[in-house]
Amino acid sequence: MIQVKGMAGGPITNFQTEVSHITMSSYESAAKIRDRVQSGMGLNVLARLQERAQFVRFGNRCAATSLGAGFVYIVAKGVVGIESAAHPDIRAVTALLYPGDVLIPELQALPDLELTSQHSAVFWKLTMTALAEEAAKDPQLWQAVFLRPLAQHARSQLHIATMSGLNSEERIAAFLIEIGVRIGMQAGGSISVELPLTRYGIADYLSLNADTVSRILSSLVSEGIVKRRGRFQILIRDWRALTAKCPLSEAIILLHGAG
Amino acid sequence: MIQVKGMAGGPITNFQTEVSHITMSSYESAAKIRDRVQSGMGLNVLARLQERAQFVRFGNRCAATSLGAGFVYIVAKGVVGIESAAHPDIRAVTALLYPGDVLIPELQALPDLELTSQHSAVFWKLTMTALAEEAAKDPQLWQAVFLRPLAQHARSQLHIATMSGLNSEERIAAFLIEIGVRIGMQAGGSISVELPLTRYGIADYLSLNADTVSRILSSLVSEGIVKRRGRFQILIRDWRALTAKCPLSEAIILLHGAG
DNA sequence: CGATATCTTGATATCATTCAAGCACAGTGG
DNA sequence: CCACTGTGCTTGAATGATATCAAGATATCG
Repeated sequence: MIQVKGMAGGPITNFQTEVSHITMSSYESAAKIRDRVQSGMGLNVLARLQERAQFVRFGNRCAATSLGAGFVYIVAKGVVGIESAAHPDIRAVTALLYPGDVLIPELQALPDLELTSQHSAVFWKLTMTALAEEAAKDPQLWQAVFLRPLAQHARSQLHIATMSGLNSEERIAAFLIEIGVRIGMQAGGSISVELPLTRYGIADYLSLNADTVSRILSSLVSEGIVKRRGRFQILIRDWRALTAKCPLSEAIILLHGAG
Repeated sequence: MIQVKGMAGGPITNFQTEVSHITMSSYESAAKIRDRVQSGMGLNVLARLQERAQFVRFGNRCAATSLGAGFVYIVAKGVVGIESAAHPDIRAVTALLYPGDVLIPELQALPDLELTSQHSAVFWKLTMTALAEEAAKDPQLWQAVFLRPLAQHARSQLHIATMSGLNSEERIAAFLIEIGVRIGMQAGGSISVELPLTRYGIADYLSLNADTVSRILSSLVSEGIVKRRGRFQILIRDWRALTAKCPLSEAIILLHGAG
């Protein structure tokens, strides 16, 4: 299920390499740290890890145990769901990983975790040794790798609040806002988004039934808020109306916006 | 709401100071790291932070914004709920913090967060500066502080799976197992637990209605699995039956057991 | 272009919430 | 010591939201 693409210098090099000016100081203000954690600083600083990384391409499903111990994975491309199948009947997607996100298989505490992605995703695979060496050389890198999981945690908290406090329509809106902000492309007043999950995946992520997901998407279509273009493409036509449907839209945009 | 107890040497000193032999090496096996993260290594290693820490005692409710920027808080005593009131009607407890857990207010991404605890809780409050200095001196300490949030994240993932996949009775069982493992005291075949939250708090933590919580606790009482002793004391009489009620009991015990 | 998987949508069932009434408990003052 | 009062807990009946089931439609891929 995993195909190794080869060491450094593979075909995947077009990262979003925005410039960001990060001063290194352990004593800098907390607000700065937060901004940095929440921003997408990941890949530009991480770029130097590329040389020590193995590129790993995922099909649509992969057991976390097969990732091996002693490695750290960093998402380079695609959107990956972390799916817990602790029980055969329980199929929860506990988080979505986006480019720059860090995955440490050892710290994924639940047994029988699987990674899922609709379209293929690419990871950098690093040994902890290599990561530690590089991190020792470059404090910025250290921060990028070690602060990122904290940002991911913050997103998990938000996701809990989403599932805990919102009804099914609000959750769907939350999901559309999240992926719209993350992977949406401006397309003439609308935002075009490639769905990173099937209906079942979306349902598992939002703790809903797949039929319910379908039903609500249909109602959003009939309201003219979104439009479907094929099975995996969605067009958000009325962003304002969409955000109005979700009480947590502000927080979602805040956390996912800069990443 | 916050009463400062004074600098180092306050009355709170009886930590669980089990000895643990932790070798410092950036290259140690991943399994070791996981074990350490999941274990309750926190307080013994953290003890030296005590000298740099301010002791802070919480009443039962406190806005996270009042914690101030630039500080790191470590739970010394008690159980603290992180409650998000992003919307007036949405009242979700996104996580419970136990002794040794780390709270970095800046990284709590949701606005209008509150900390709640039924009985008073004690934190160590450290400036990031002090923490960075101490961490630079002591690699073990560094690990204790920086790995702990990752363990907390793992618990959040489990909590998502719990809420996502379990019905109301299973969730209540999950909660009882969690606090039983965390703060339960052996009491002649039974396990005695002090509830760290009111019915409403439990409901918010499990994404249930307070009435439902009450109903299910009553049914557990009538099944003879638990027994009530006053309003905040609960006796788990049949641990085996309780764990049998929750499909995720194994995972819960694994994650909360050593902490 | 046909086979298969995925999605849609109605009817029905179920679970959890809501509402409302009554109860238990802790603290207070007689 | 006991009634009083407020708060939080309990529990039944009604409601509502979401899941389930089943049949049919549509997209995707070989």
